[in-house]
Amino acid sequence: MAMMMQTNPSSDAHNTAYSISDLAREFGVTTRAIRFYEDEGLLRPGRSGRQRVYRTRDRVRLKLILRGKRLGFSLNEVGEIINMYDSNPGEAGQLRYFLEQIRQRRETLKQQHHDIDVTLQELDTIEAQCQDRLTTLS
Amino acid sequence: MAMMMQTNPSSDAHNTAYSISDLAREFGVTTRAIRFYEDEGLLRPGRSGRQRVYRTRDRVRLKLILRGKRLGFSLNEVGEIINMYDSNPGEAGQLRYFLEQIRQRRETLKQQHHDIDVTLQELDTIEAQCQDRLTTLS
DNA sequence: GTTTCCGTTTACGTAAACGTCAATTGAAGT
DNA sequence: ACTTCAATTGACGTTTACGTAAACGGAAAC
Repeated sequence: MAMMMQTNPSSDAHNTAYSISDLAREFGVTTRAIRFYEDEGLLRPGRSGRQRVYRTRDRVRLKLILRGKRLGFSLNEVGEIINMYDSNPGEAGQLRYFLEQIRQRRETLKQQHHDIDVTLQELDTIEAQCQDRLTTLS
Repeated sequence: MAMMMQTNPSSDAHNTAYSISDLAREFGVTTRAIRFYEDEGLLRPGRSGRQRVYRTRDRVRLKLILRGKRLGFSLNEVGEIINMYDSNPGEAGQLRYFLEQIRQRRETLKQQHHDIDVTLQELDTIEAQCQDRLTTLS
């Protein structure tokens, strides 16, 4: 389905259409998972009849979902995050709340960033010891 | 229990003893969780009668467990990781396998590191837009 | 026209990581 | 001795994130 879309009258060059299995293949997830994300309100693909039609916007959201997961966030948290990306808070109060959310995310991410640095250094140490013992054994 | 340990004959300055709730308080987890980690083979505290006695070694392991969790690893994965820290592989084959494990961990961590960088940049962008709109509204 | 593919919906199943509750048991203070 | 309080064991409950199976629909290939 990702191909043969030239007869679409409303195609503005950036709105390619994908089937559910197109995305499943591309990102290495099951179709079941993708439908599940929809059930959880993280995706809202269009429909052509009953078939789901994913466009660039949905593809980006899926990418964000998977990145959030890799970072250890729950789907609910991922939901909050990606809703930050395309929501448009109207009044000042909402904006401030929004900025606070961003600040918190940043804190979590920086903590993780630090955790990773520490762990990588420790891995270096362990690896060096292993290499030593390997050359000793030869 | 973390205090009043001066009458212990075998105290070599670095082997302070902690109760389960000492550690629970310090790291902000429940005692239930700590016992669960033990059930999963991630911790092996000593016993004084039936009471668990945690020492520096156990405290370090707990710290590693929690760091692993913050990085999104499952308890099983965390188990593999912290067993890397204090296991002593004897033969060359084990060492090579071991080094391969380290390499894989490093890959995962670098992926996450990159994910975080990208996300932080995107948060910067969003935050800037929000700040703009806030000043516009004033 | 009938296999052969997806794709969909509905529903139940499951593994991980604890939470919660109950019953019991020292250990410690008074 | 009595209370109190933390700790233990065991069992069942819960949430998250899907997997898996069943049963059906449409369209494309032969």
